[in-house]
Amino acid sequence: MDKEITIYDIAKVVGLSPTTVSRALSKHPRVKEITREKILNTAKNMGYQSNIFASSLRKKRSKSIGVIVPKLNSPFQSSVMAGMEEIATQAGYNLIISQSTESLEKEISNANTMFNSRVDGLLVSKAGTTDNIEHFAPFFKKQIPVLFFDRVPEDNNCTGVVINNTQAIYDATSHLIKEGCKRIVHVLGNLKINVYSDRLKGYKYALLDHGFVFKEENVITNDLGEESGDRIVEKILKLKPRPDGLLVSNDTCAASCLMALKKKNIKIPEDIAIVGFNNDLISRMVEPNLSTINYPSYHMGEVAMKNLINHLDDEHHEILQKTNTITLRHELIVRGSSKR
Amino acid sequence: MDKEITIYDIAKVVGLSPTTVSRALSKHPRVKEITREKILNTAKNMGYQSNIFASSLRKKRSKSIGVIVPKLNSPFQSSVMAGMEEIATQAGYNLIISQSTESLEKEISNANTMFNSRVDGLLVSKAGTTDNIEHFAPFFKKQIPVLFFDRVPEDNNCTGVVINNTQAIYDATSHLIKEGCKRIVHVLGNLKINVYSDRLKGYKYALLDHGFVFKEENVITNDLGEESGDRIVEKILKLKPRPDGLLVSNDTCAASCLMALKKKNIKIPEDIAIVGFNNDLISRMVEPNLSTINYPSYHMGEVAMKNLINHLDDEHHEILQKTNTITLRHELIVRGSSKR
DNA sequence: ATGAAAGCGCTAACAA
DNA sequence: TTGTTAGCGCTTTCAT
Repeated sequence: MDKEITIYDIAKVVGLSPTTVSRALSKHPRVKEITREKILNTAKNMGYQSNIFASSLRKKRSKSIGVIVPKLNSPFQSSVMAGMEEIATQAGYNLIISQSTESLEKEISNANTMFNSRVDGLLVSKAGTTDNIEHFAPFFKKQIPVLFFDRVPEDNNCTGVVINNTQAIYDATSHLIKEGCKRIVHVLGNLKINVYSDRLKGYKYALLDHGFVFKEENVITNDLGEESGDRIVEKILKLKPRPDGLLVSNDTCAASCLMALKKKNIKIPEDIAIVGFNNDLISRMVEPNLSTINYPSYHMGEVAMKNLINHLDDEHHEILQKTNTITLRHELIVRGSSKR
Repeated sequence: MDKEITIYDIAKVVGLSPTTVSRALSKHPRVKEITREKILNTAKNMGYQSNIFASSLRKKRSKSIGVIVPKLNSPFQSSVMAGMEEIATQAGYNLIISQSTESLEKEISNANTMFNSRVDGLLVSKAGTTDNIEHFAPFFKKQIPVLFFDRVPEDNNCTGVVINNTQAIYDATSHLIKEGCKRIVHVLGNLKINVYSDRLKGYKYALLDHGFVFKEENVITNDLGEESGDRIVEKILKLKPRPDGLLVSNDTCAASCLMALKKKNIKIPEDIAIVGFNNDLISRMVEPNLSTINYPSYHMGEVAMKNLINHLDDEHHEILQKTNTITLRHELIVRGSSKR
């Protein structure tokens, strides 16, 4: 194992001090052009590799950003992460990623790991079971910025990047009503999550504004998984009169419902009109194509990361202090599953 | 900004040396039980946070592993990453993730970043345009293990985790032949990538073994994207006699082709039978359901990570030296799109 | 079982 | 423009 080359070695070779070498290497302006070039060349020739540990130790910054998501393997989350990676890499930050798999326990453990890894900032989308954010307290105490996206905590002083979930489902519900639906069932996830509780509000408001009565039995809570269609459809078909509109909080589950309904020979959209959520690939591949809400996932990743980095690079670290919520634009996309 | 608590502060409080504190904190055996407990308690009370930079600087290990994938937002890759995360977190390693977006240039830059971040090991799935692996030379020189998965380089001394792509497409082709297909078109990606060149072999071998003649015109190279169906179908329909079997190298593209064919009123599987690849969600949601090859993506992530970590934790770091290729089991899943 | 001392490689305050 | 010096906080001999 060969010895590591350090700035001392370079200093010796070029006959200058380690300080100057350090400065040249980090593009400090007060180094003569010629000196810098000589140092850079020598460094390259000697096979020098900067020691990031020493640098981080000294500068107290890791140049890395932590990301905690519920599930890595979801079309939505992976698209968000792609957006984040793009921006982070560009800005010279590393991305340290972990998943909570929807477990509070794991989220806590992930947060601790991130804290101990001394990430410069943290991006979080909450696990379903998370109903407090005490485990991020160490970050708050140390003024390490924590930015939430998509699934944000209720009582927060943190910045959140979201879409207007209430409005989105309001739009979708209104659309179904305009298409003539009289009884609309809303399928959504854990109501502890802002995303779903907000959507439920939008559903209620839209019913109200169009003179419909909200009924508890028209709301189905569910894991929204690929397998859930049959169970949901079974529930729906027990309702009398039979529902004629279905509002599902993600496209995977909506597609699953669509399949299950077709198996029962129920016509989409004539018998039951369906609207999904997210505008995932699958919404464009089932038949009929799924109406859905376009969720700008990649863009959300970019925006969240951009804001975090702007904050970190800002002299006074006050960008996020002044920002409460960033709301991105969503859009209802009407396709065959609800157009009649 | 409060001062950081160090082991020196703790040492002063408990009246012991920093050495002992360090030992207690890192579970060194030669510390009296009582001493350790006192130290651990004090550390907790004082709000001590270990400084990973100092530790890494001293130990020359980062306890982090780099991952470079072509695209973060692909069902296959994100599933692999979920598997990797699971194992890495469990073993106390951080995951630093970046994507090459299929560009060699970015892959090189990512590799450099990973190297400078001093990851303990690297997991790579190559970009489509990557035809050499010189940019990993610094890792090889420093004996930092690099493990490839799925898309592995041809001329390698590195360990690779793969499936038998040749056999998989051999199986799929044979299946189509048994179902009575006489003219099978194979759609695949960039042939520079082992994954696709191996599959092409499997296709050729299967034709040969069943007494068919391979024809260049039956092979279509493509980006396999969601939009590609129409273009591919157009090409297919120009072939005379019209093909009656279609072998597509991923499910997204296969689904897209299926949609395009149905638009042209071509019956699946009667007129053209289709087999996809990966067993993505979408294969279970289109109609008819897509026959496909089950690609154990999550498992591949687990296995790759497990082997890398075993190697790192092994006293002599020789586990991977002795391993050339790890091949996982694939499986042909026959569904409606090819059963006739 | 515990401690003293050295050093990992870098940066920044201060000096020249 | 360049250099001196002093740590950053930890681990690890080597000693006791």
